[in-house]
Amino acid sequence: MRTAQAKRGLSGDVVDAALAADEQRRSSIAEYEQLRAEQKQLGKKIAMAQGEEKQALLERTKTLAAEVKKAEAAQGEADQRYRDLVMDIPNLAAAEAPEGGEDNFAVLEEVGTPRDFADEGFEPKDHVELGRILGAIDVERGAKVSGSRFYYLTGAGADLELALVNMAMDQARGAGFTTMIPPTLVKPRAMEGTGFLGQAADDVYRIEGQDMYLVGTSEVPLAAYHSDEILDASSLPLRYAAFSPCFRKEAGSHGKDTRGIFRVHWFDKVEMFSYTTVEESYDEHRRLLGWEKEFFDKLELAYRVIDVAAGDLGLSAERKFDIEAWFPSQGRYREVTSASNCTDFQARRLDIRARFEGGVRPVATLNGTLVSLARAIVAILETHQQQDGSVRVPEALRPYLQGREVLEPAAGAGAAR
RNA sequence: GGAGGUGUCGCCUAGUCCGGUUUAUGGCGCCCGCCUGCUAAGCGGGUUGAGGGCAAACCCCUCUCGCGGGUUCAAAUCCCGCCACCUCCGCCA
Repeated sequence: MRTAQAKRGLSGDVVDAALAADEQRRSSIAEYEQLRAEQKQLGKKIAMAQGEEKQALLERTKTLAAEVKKAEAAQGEADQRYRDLVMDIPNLAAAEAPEGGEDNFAVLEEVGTPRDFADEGFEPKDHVELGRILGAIDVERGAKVSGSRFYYLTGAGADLELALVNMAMDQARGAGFTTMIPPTLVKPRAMEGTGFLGQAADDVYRIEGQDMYLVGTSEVPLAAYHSDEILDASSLPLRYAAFSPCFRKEAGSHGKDTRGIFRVHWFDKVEMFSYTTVEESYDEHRRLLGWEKEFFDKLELAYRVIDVAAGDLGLSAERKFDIEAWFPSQGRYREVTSASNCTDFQARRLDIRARFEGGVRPVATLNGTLVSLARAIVAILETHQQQDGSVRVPEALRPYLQGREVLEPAAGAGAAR
């Protein structure tokens, strides 16, 4: 266990401390339970006793009550100490995950070829420019109303998002997912249980004076959906596909990706979420990746799949596959989806179990982006643009865009400033 | 936001005023058995859940009456705080 944790840069001391705390917690619970049993038995005798005998028993049990109270407090403290320590321990990285940090990912495959604009004899525009020409994205007014990293999707832009959402939901529904629209304001338990209040807390919006959080992904309400429940094992896997807004402070990314809507404080997303067994989770992880690839294939985008390195997994994932699409304006692959296998990490924190033949055990949870709207829109506009600034609509998307084959420049576009 | 009401075992429900004899009552459902050409009905028994101890079975312990505190030798029951739901009012999309 310690070496596996070392792989993702965690010191063994943390684990040792938690183990010691667990030991202490167990012994204080045992002590409390023993005292409590004694107290209960005395209580029964008192109920039936009379006169002098009763008085004698009452004398004895008074001191016992004080001991019980003390043991109860000690047990509560030991339990809290253990919980505090354990909540900071990340999931074990998968043995297969590449070693190292952010740059040490392994490329699993490349699909499609990045479009070569030099061959076609024109310089590609970036999505900000295209968004202006099409009347699809208004970042100026987004900044005016809400600040930097906010935007309006207008006309073709709004239509494009709704089309992508509907296409994603149709695909998910067809694959057997239950469609969902979850709450995006949640209590601390949901946030902590999914692992977003640890190192990631800086990136989370908290509601002032309310003890509530805006979620950065619907993974949070989807994981917490079955919290404190015991599921029927025969109902697994449970698959949900949710459409929701996502809110991120982007606290650590000042100056990065400041142009356009590539990195924003708010975007919408369709997220897949699975509950299954730990044993099945590895195959399910591949299936989630498969559904993501299917979606981006339909959008006719060039992308690659990476196996994220152990040091870059975050708190809850044991392994993570990202899809990175090619962005012509940046000349490189950038993340558009992420599929994580959290094994039983979140399930233990949120107390999500299932009843199996051998007993009740935590389940495994997995999440994967089907489509993150802002980035998908950027990739589509930039990849399928034509010299005049119009954008070809991928065939699979046309039925969701009123049959449009091309998004045409809007009359008077660009004047809106 | 204001007023009132409710929250007990899978579901329904008794118990709460007046704390202990409640291992939380009864019904439905479910499970096992009997009876029976078959089914139903009838009869008998079982059935809150979770955690822990044990190699395992039996068994034992703790926790569990919305949640958290308090009072008490002892809390479903008394006190305080909170949450959810229902009804009405206010406000609002």
